[in-house]
Amino acid sequence: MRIGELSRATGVPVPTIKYYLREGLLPQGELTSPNQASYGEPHVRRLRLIRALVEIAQVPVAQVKEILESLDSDAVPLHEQIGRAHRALTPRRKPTASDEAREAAAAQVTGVISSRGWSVEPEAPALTTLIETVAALRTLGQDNLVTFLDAYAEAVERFTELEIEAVSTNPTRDQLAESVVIGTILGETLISSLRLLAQESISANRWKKL
Amino acid sequence: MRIGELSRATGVPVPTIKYYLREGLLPQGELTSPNQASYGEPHVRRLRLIRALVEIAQVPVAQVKEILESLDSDAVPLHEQIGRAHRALTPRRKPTASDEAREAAAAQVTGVISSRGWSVEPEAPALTTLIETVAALRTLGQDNLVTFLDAYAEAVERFTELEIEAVSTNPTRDQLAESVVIGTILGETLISSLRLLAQESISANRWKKL
DNA sequence: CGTGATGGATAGTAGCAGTATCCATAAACG
DNA sequence: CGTTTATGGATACTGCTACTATCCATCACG
Repeated sequence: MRIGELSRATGVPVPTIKYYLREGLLPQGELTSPNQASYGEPHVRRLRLIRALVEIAQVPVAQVKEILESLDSDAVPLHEQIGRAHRALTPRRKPTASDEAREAAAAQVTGVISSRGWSVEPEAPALTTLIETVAALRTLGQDNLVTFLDAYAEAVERFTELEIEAVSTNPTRDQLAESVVIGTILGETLISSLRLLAQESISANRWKKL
Repeated sequence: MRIGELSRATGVPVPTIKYYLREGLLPQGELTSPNQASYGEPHVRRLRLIRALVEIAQVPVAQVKEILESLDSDAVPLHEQIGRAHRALTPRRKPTASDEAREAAAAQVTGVISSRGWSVEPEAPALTTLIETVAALRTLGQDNLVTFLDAYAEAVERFTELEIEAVSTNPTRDQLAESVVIGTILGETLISSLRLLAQESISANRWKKL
């Protein structure tokens, strides 16, 4: 398969494929002559994965690269794979909230975490995001939303278990790793859109005349 | 309050405030002389809201503008406010999946929606995202994740009800509208980070040695 | 052999979210 | 009152990201 066919098979423009090759997202094809390479089925699958992460989940290209690298080296423990997927989903945040607000939010968040019995390392990127978010909601006068944090956590735990269940059906470690990463990232988009749909239909009934 | 104090009160640099003023995100201050304006408490709150949407929820500035405009005009029905918030959360997507894949995904998705008894208009931005995502998961060989779609929908519905509940405690229509918009958008970040934390702790126990 | 694709390198682009600079005026301080 | 500092408003510039476009010296194919 040459680059043009790869392009036709996936719908990705040739220059874009070249760009991914340059950036190391897509492994080089096998050179049959100094300036002629051939690509195979793995390239097609890899390219589809890249596009799904970039287009559907809006993951930055640089992060996609990191994720793919860790998927390729089976030396990386599963736990670290998940960590990278998480980092891909949680952009670096410079603290927005005031110190007191963050202090208070952190207290509530750690309270919820321990009451749910979760074990979370204090470095987890999602932790700072959650704290910042709670602090922001408070600052914006949306305390009523925050009071339900515990209930949210419970509901969220429920479908997270479902996901882990679904992903665990994979036989090999490599497939498991890939599933975990894809599930973590595309699952985010999946749940987010389900939420919006649920919201639309519940709110439609509730506030028809407002 | 002059612009410097506004900046100190919110931690937002003066040039950035000027930028938001230019872009119409932040209403002009009251001019006390041809080149001197004064800002008030509403500006502080508005600025905090802008920053929360931009920094925490990563909403593009242009969308924030749209949302704020619809919040300001009480002529916009609540339902349309929600629509705008949803559009802020679902970037324009050009179709990625093949026609057959999308067809199949659409069938499953509408199945889930009707089995849950949701009423969703076919134009809903989240609907196309969901369909694309399901199609992508299938194409990537992650059917096991997709088979749980119904169960996900149920779990998601549960906490969406919680959110609607929380938001409904607002007395006035204006406050309700603001809460709905903030809740929709920051709630996304909130749930997303809760999910990642749950994932981390559940998966840590499950795959310790992989 | 001529036409068109290819690999590889380098340069250019569009959009986004600010930053930086200027300037004429106003405010605050000594 | 004079000097330093801040302000409103306009315009220009920057850094980053994700591509696109162009070139050119080969290949491949009919």
